Amino acid sequence: MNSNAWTRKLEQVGALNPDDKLLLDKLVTPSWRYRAEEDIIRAGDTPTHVNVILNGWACRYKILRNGQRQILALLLPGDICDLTVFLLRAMDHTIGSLTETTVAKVSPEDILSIIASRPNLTQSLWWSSLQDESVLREWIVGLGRRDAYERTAHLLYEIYLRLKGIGLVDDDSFSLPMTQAQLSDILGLTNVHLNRVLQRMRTENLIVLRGKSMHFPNVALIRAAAAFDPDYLHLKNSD
Amino acid sequence: MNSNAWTRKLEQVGALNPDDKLLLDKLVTPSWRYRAEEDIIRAGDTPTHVNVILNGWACRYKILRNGQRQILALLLPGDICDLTVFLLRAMDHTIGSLTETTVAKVSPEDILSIIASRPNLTQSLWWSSLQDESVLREWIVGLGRRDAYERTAHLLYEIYLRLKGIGLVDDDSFSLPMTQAQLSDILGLTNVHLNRVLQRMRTENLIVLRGKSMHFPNVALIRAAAAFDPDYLHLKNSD
DNA sequence: CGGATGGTTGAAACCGTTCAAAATCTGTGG
DNA sequence: CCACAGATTTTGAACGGTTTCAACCATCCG
Repeated sequence: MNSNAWTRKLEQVGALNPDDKLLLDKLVTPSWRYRAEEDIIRAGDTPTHVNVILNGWACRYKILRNGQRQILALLLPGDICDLTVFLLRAMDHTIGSLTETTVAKVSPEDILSIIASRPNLTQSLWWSSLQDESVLREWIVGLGRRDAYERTAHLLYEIYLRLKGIGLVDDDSFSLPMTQAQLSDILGLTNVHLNRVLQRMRTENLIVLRGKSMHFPNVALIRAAAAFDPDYLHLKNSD
Repeated sequence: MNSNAWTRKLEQVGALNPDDKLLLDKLVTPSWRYRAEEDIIRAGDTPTHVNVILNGWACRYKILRNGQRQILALLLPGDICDLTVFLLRAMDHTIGSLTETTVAKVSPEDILSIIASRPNLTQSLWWSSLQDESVLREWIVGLGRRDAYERTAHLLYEIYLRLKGIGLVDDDSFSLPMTQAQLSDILGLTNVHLNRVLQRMRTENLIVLRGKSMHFPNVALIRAAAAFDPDYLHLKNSD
């Protein structure tokens, strides 16, 4: 774990050569810090950089007229907020931190020069962005066709696998630094109902959730409750 | 309307030069035909080509264990089924026709050679793919936070604008060649409930729907019912 | 200690589903 | 042009998952 999260994320698809790793290390310094629940880019802004999450959790989201929020993507360490945003005139959604967050700002030039001259690294970046889209699609399936219980289990298991991929799961335990209100903004539920779902999962021993720390006492159990098929994450070792 | 749908779609962001248009014309011949409800690429398949819809309506979808279907994207004429699918080992969802459909199959080489040598056309392709993603995100908002009525209005209005962009709307009327069951697979509703929503919209004179033909007697009305903000489509003339 | 934030609980209302049946439409062959 | 079968739309009634609203409890931190 002596590498940065971006490198760890990209190494999931294939080894990077030392040159590429050095380049990534260079690109992630300096880094910016955000407090919890701060906006990183707002809807309407013209993006000038590509953001890469190094530490902490962030998300894309939209706010509706009535004040409700829907989170569109969960951005974990190593996740890149869109390879090609800088092609857009204006953001149509906001990217904001959920917890305290460290972010690298990569210039369009650096991205384009990677694409032009580092096929290996480019492939990894493509993979990462195809995975993002794929997760988006799976969320649609969940919101459209899964009930609150299965949908919640599915999200928790997805988070578990994504964190595992970047080395942040230990003994089937991981830190879940979100409030229930934030989680329910992902799941399209009210925080009240999510609370009841989580409690049911506790009594069924699917999860052990104490404060911000989550543990799966029986991984197969929650996986089954989620009817989880990991294909959509396009991992190598499909857990 | 003497050009192919792909060209018409891409010309929405900026004029294409004659060379580019000729190239697109060349790439869309020959074309493949599919009957309604046929699969074009199945989940698990390794994609070898990029599909471009020329005529008819298609979609991405996933089938759940219990047999329910969720449609993940609506593919209208001019829509390209992922610029970069060929980078994937295996499709994690299926692309299938909804109606009778004509599709062009573009090789990875042709795509890569466009990217390498036609910056103008490449920009348009990027835009098209950013729009796709953006639509995906807006669907998440709808599924997560809009009720059946607003969600349905929103989808109908989106279809209206997307068809308008490729010249398929005439006098606020367009062909809606889907069954209510197919529509409800997009909206995450049962066909029964969607039927009731559509009837409410009829009595409110939001829509005039006879068979497969849809008309908006008062565009502002349905737009308001959808609380529609067209920014996410990244159009030039934001209707 | 006090105030803020996040988590938990209860009861009632509501939106959307479920299941089953009837009505309507579509296309095809006689 | 009619008859018929299959698909699609429509209707009704009961059920249930999720929301709503309001209150209460726990925890954290200055």
